[in-house]
Amino acid sequence: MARRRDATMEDVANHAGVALSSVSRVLNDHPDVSDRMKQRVMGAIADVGYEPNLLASSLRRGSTKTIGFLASDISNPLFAEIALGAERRLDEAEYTMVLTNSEGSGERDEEMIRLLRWRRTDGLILSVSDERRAGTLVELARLDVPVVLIDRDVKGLDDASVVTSDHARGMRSAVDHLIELGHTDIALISGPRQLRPARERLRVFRRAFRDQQLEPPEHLLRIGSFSAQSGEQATLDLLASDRPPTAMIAGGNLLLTGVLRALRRRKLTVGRDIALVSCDEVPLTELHSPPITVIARDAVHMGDLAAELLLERLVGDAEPRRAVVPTSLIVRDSTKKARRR
Amino acid sequence: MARRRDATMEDVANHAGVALSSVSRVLNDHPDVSDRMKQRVMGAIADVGYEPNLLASSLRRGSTKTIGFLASDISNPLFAEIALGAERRLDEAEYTMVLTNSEGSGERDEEMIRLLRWRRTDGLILSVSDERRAGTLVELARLDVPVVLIDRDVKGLDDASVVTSDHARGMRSAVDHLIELGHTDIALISGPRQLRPARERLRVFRRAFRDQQLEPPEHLLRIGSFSAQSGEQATLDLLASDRPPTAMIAGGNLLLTGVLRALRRRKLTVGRDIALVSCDEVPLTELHSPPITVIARDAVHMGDLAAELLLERLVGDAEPRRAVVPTSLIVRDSTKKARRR
DNA sequence: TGGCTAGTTGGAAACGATACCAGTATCCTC
DNA sequence: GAGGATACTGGTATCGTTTCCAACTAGCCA
Repeated sequence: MARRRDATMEDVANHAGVALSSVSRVLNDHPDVSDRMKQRVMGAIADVGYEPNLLASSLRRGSTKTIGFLASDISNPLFAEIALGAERRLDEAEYTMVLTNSEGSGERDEEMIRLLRWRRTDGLILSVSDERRAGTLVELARLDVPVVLIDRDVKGLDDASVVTSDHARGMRSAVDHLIELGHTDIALISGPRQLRPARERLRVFRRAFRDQQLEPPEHLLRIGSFSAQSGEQATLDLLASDRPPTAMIAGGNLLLTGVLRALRRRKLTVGRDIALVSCDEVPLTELHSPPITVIARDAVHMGDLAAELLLERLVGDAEPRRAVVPTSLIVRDSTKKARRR
Repeated sequence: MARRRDATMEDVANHAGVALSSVSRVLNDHPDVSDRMKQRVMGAIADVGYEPNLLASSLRRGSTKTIGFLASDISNPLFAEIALGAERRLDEAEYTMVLTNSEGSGERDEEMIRLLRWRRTDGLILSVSDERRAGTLVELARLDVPVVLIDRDVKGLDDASVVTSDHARGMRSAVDHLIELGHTDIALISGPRQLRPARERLRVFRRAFRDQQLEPPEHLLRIGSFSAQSGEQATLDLLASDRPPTAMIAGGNLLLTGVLRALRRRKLTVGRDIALVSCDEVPLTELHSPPITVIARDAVHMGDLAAELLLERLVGDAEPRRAVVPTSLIVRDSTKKARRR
């Protein structure tokens, strides 16, 4: 089906016997076009099989109607949902979303941001892999378009909108819940400090203990990556220690699968031998036996909100602002009375 | 940080006191450039803070170095993995992937294909929501760039490469396995016939029975959408029927969560009260109690392969071809001896 | 020394659209 | 019927690149 050359507006104009600019006006439905002109041009468009070239249009217009989305791990269902929410919202506003992935690498963060800049996307939604990296900040500073961060705090970047989730509240209620059940040897398995969610969870985890006049169990903290493998290793490690935990908090859905694998290998039963809380709802948390207590939040909504904040600035020319998505503790059978020791 | 106007190659040329075309040659490292020229231009680029405009470049060059990916449901972890595989591969070859989503709507299939065409992507990887839709075929026919279909058969589209998975083999061994365990009342819960995977599974499901001189249990077929809700409804429906199944096959990971919800509601235990097989490995299948027998395939590899087939045609100028990804049955505790009736 | 080639460079025409500025025709209004 | 506003249309510069072609320089050989 290869045609020799795509028809252009000029071809349309020639075929219709009108000026190029008139074709443009018709296509952008400019107020000053007669019905007759509209008819002729539309006819010619159909005749020659014209299709707009959005590249040329964007170049001239200075706007691509495209938004870049950078996720730190696209295969994580959490990000898939955020992306879904964002895409839906952007699509409504006639924007196309370019989804890219840094796979946990700060270096790729930089490359992707640069690439999106060069492609002249009209705005960016970012969930970078490393908030602290200097190079990333440099790339961001060169940016000339609105930015929305998702659950990230990049210091030095003051003119970005931010969507965060209320990790503090969620983690707080999780720890309180466990303490109330009689647990004090609570392990926290979480991701790297370069990322806000991990930092927040850790901060509040410790604080929750202190507020109850308890010493945070530093020996039960395991800070690694957000991967399943990291979760599995950390759990095995904890279980092999002198004083293993009676409860665990997994800081993400990938970590959770690692934790569960490890528990299964050690033949421990969740809810009976050890209490378990996870972060972010996935099918597994609900359908596990026993069902797993979880700190939940609405990921699709986060994406939607991110797109919203971006559009505010793009269309409405509003100021950057912060939005917080609530979290809530869903208590299930994985957290019960602590075993007597 | 808003600069008045981005620096262009012309600014670089002026600053360096050379011609615009020389700057271009340096940037595209053309063979005929002296070292001295290279130095001067590079210096000027740094001085004025020049950054390439990929829009203008693409327009002139006639290639965007961009590939469109259309998924029928991006929030499905299966597609997330396929996208991941494809993106990795494309990224190596310096292509950017634009990920879009038709959310199960054939109408959006059309719109998205049209949009990608207008944006002049160099190639497309498609997993459309409806293979049979006439409008989609029209949009595809207008396309002038290589296309790879993922697990879809669009008849009338002869010049596309295709990556499929060997559903036949997987389904065949699943049914054989269940029959061998003594099951004959086997239910199949699957997606719409517009999609190849569903069609293939159904075809082979029936055939497997006939090959064993058995009548396929038509009353236990439930063909709906691929959603969790559809799976739940179908299961409840089956369980309420005169002669409920002793085994079930769920044709996808979303369907599976629906099936499990329904079974839980009816207080049935997987593996004891009813045998269960699912399609596509997810954390839930492995970590469920009991673990769920599954027809598995390597989704990341499928994406990788799709990108590969596309690059073959883009870079290597090869002919379209078909590739098949194997499936394998992983037997777990969810399929055991049939209960005596 | 003349002429030829190879290595570099500059100039200008595309690529396919949009938007500004004029120009013409039409219609009121007094 | 003159004047001016209004509705439409055409021509052309421009967006930021790449690419083709011509021109210039230097080196080399006869």
